[in-house]
This record gives sequence, structure tokens and C-alpha cells, in this order.
Amino acid sequence: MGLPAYRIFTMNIPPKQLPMDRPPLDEPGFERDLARLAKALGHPARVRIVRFLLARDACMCGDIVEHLPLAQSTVSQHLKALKDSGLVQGTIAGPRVCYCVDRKVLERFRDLVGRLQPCLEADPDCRGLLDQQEEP
Amino acid sequence: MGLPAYRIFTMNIPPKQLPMDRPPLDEPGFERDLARLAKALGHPARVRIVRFLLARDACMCGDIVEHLPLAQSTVSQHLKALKDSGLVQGTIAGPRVCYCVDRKVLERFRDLVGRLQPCLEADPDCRGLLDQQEEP
DNA sequence: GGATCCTATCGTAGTTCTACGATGAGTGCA
DNA sequence: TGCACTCATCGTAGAACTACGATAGGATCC
Repeated sequence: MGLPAYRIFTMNIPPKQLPMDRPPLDEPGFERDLARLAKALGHPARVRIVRFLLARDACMCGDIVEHLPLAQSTVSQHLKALKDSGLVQGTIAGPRVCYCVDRKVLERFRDLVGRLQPCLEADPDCRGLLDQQEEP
Repeated sequence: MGLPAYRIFTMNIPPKQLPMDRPPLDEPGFERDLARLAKALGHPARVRIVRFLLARDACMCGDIVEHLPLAQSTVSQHLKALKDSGLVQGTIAGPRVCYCVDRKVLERFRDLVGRLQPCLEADPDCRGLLDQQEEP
């Protein structure tokens, strides 16, 4: 019964519905949120769109289409992916839609990435540990 | 001849081979690198693997398999994706392979995300700009 | 009301992702 | 040499991604 075990990693299902056959890590939403935001930025076109929006603070869909070598429908699809992730907001302004980056979400993404590396300066890398295993 | 226009965003082709029919942004590799690293972290299982590796500094594949509800082959596939992105390094240590996170790459990822938001504190959000377009 | 502009959505085709089991390659030990 | 262990790779099936053109919906303008 229930979902297969690998569904533990499905991003679209709330954590409480997931059959956690192993104890979750400290923050159950951490991995899902980070993965969701990272996935949204996991395409060069979407990175460019976000940069474009940040540079202009806000602009409409047509502006983005003009500056990308992609069809209008494809750009709209990328914008939908960005909106679904929360990174981008779209506000209807008359016949057009004004898009802008939700800087709080972007900051949260930055924060999540930062929390990934808790002790960057502590051990420079794992070389020493590897040498211990290889040489004796 | 040549590649279709949307191939401008293909991540696996060096920039010089790309038919840039529009001028590139300031840093040609920026978007590709950020997208590549973000894509690597765009799956909850890979985020967990990276966290797991960071918590232990380094460990072998079997340890990861034990702590994930995934088959060994699937974990190996995720590790390959992480290795291809550069985030993770694998070192052969006898019959096993010792994996660790390349903290320099992780830091570069964090830097790329940080450079995405050049002036976070400047304009809090784009609401003002939206109001300008909506109301007058 | 009708024309126009902007954007979202539909339908579709090809590619990529993601999961699994099975198998193979490599190392170390008896 | 043979066995055990570890991990990568192969083959495959289903889902998701990504591109496009075509079309529909909503707002504005004449």
C-alpha cells in the first residue's frame, strides 16, 4: 500500500503524506525547498530571465521574449516554472503582465545554499581523510 | 546550417561553438555554470547526498545507499550527476570509493547565487514600479 | 462591437530524467 | 585461484522536460 519508497523525494507532496521509512533530517522542508529553487534555476534560459528581471526590477513578458532566442510560448513556460517555484511574481497590469523577482525568495535560496556549507573554513577539504584511508 | 537558435542555451556545448545571434551578457559562462550547479542540486535526493557528505566530510557509496530509500544503482547515478557538475569528487580507495564535496565548487555556487542579486537592499521589491504602471 | 495587442494554454514531438534490476569490472582476502 | 565485497554501467520503462506553432482569453483602443 501507499507510495513507493522513492516517493520520499517527490517534491509536490507535503512531507506529512510521505512514508518516511527512515528518520528525516533536521529540517524536513530544507531539502525539498532547496531542490525546488535550484531546479527552477537549473536552466540557462531561466537564469537569464531572472538576471534580466533583476536588472530591470520588473518588466513584461514581451521584453523578455525580445531578448531571448526562444518562442513566446517557451518563454511563457519558463516564466511559469519560475512562478511555480516562487522566485518570480507576475502581476496583471492592463493587457500585459508585469514580472518581477521575489527578492525574499531569492534571499531564502541564497540562505539555503549558505546553510549547506556549515563549516567551510574548518576543514579545507577531505584530502587528509582520504590519505588516512589510502596509505596505512 | 548549424544548430537551432535555442541551442544557445545548451549546457554541454562550449560557448564558442554556440551561434550567438544576440550579444551575450557580461559573463558568458555565468548562466551556464549557475544553471549547471543548480540543476545538480535540483533533486531532493542529491541535496540530501550533499548534506550527508558535508556532515561526514567524506564517506563511501555504501554509506549513502544505507541512508537513502533508493537502489544502489540510483544512488550511483545521482553521484555521477553530482560528479559531472563538479560538486562532488570521488576518490578510489581500495575496493571502495570515497566521495566528498568539493567545497570550492560549493562556494562558487554560493557566490554565483549571491551575484544574482546585486542590490538586494536597494529597492525592497518592485511594488512601487508596479503601482506606477497600474494606477496613473 | 470589432480590431489589436499581450499572454497563457493546448497539442505534440523529441529529449532527458529517474527509477529499477541485472550484470560487469575492480580490489582484497583466504 | 576463487570468493566476497564495492561500485559503475547497461538496459529499460515511465515520467518529466523543453521546444515549437496554433489557438484561446482578456484588456485596451477606435
